[in-house]
Amino acid sequence: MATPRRMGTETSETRVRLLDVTERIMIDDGYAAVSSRRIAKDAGVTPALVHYYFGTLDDLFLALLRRRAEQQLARQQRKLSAERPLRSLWEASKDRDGARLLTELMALANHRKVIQTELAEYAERFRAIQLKALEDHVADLGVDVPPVVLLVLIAGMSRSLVLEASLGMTTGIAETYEVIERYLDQLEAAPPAG
Amino acid sequence: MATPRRMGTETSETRVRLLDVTERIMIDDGYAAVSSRRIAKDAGVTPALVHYYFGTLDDLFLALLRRRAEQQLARQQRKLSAERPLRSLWEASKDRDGARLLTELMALANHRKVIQTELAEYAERFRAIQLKALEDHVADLGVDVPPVVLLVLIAGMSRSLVLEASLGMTTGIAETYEVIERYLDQLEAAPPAG
DNA sequence: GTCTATAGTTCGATAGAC
DNA sequence: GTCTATCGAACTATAGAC
Repeated sequence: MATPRRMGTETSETRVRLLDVTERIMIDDGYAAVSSRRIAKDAGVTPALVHYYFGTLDDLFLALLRRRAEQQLARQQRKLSAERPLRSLWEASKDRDGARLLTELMALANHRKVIQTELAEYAERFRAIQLKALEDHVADLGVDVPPVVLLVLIAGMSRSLVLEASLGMTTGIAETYEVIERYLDQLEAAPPAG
Repeated sequence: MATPRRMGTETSETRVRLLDVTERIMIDDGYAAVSSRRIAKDAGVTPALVHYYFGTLDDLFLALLRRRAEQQLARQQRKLSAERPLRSLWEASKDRDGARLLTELMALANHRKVIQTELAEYAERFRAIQLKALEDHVADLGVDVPPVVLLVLIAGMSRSLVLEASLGMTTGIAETYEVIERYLDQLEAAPPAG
């Protein structure tokens, strides 16, 4: 029986830094640019330390996914209970870096089963939480589609538009934003007129 | 002045095969799994041949993108002039392999400028063609949103739903498909009742 | 058109010193 | 907790033979 590999603690500052650096690499240069050497270089440590904290690169990707997801879950919980959950749901996906990171994770998930499973699981948790918030809220909005459909539509279009804009597309994007946001304002209380 | 590198012709059977193999690798294992060695191995040739035909890997990715895009443009031209352009637009993104390939290309585009430029250009060409087909058609459908918005919505949701399903998500997907398809049937002639 | 051979990089992961 | 050193493997790209 081999001696179990040593590994750093969850709360280590260095560990946090390695995750931060990895996120930045993925956003800037894609998941394929992630390597223990590159991470080490950007973080100012040695490659061996990456393996000390995470074992394999897959474990590192998993840790990154979990941290990000938990952050977002917490943030979402707060915002969804506000007075305009549809709108906050809509805004949630607007962050460009977040959208790129998600794209990279989805591309990763396409061929790394552990990532796919974990990512799908978190996505479903998000959806369940959002659905609950909407169900409590949407009944009296007079919408003709089920809350879950409204949810899938808003989340899907939000992501889609950010990706198209991030790719450099322009046709129809501003117009679609306007139509959707007008619709949301109509459903939920419009902001106070200036 | 150096002797220009030799390069294979566009119509070579081997070239076509190399592109086919590369597509398959990207779909199955992601763009990061694409290497001249892997391609050569899967195609039953030597790595040097990949460089003979494409020069660099970026050129290979570009060639792949162009071939795929031109194929889809031709196919789309045919289908969009049919009697139910909205529906055919909706169906166009349903192919799972196509969606995965597009995801990989978008992830690639996030950090390879040549890919991004070319991909965005093709995406805009697609949109322009689709828009023209819709404008000729949608006027008498009695829709309350501009054709271009309808286009962005349908294309976006089609892609989004395929990706979510491909990831393994389930909540709300079937319901959303139903709502959208019902809506499309209502806009365009519903299929003949059985 | 296809190959062999090779130069030069970069990578994952580990053992073990400090 | 962090490092040095290292093995073994994979990679891009090219030169040049056939």
